Amino acid sequence: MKIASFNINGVKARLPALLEWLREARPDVVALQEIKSQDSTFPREPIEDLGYNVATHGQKGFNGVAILARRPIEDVVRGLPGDPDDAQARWIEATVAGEAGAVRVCCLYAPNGNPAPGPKYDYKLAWMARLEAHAAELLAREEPTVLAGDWNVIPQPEDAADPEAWREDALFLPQSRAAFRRILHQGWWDALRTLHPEKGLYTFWDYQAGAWRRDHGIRIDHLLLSPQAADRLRACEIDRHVRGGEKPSDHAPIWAELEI
DNA sequence: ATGGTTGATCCTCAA
Repeated sequence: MKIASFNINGVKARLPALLEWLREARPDVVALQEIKSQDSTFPREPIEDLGYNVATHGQKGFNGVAILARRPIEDVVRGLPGDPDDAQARWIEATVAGEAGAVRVCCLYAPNGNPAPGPKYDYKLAWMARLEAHAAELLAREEPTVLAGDWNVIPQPEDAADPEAWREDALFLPQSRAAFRRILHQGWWDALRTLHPEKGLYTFWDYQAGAWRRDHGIRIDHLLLSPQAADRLRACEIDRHVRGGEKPSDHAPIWAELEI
């Protein structure tokens, strides 16, 4: 089963690029972030025409997440547990069956947090703390589980082309990286780093200042695997070429092949 | 050091 994560930065503006990538990459499950769409205006039909079921958790204007899957999408949970007053659409999780078992796919869009310090950074850290609590519950189920999404965290200096440029950014501040590590150290496996120790692997290049042309990227989209999923990991890659396409998102897709 | 871009919307904000 090929499971992908892709921050598409607006599903309506990105529809041609999304459809082209779906046709080419043929993922079984996709976690989409920043759909910037309400559920009622999400362009379901052209995606369903390619053979995907669609589950959305959108809101007006910003944020918004969705799961696409060739097999049925079951037991859907919308919204990150832990704060019923949180109106931001940043979490959807569901179960998808494979040929040899099922996988729980959690699609997350963590808060950016800039400017830091400030209320947005406080919200980022509070959201990460809620994620930490829910991730522990998921791990305790001892099932194949994937935390797939835009984590808005650069885990290590080698995950940025120019780490010094990010030194005071919410994506790279010590507290942000510590929050990511606390979750990782519960027992999750960073799928990309499990198979690829090399430098220069990025998933995001800013639209500004020629970041793509100069390869000034960062790695902020991550697939974290429960041990039961990590045991079945066969491949993990970034579809970097998608960032160089027509009207691209500022993120590239990342995917893992699991023997499920 | 600064500036640079994109998307959705009610024209500025978020990234």
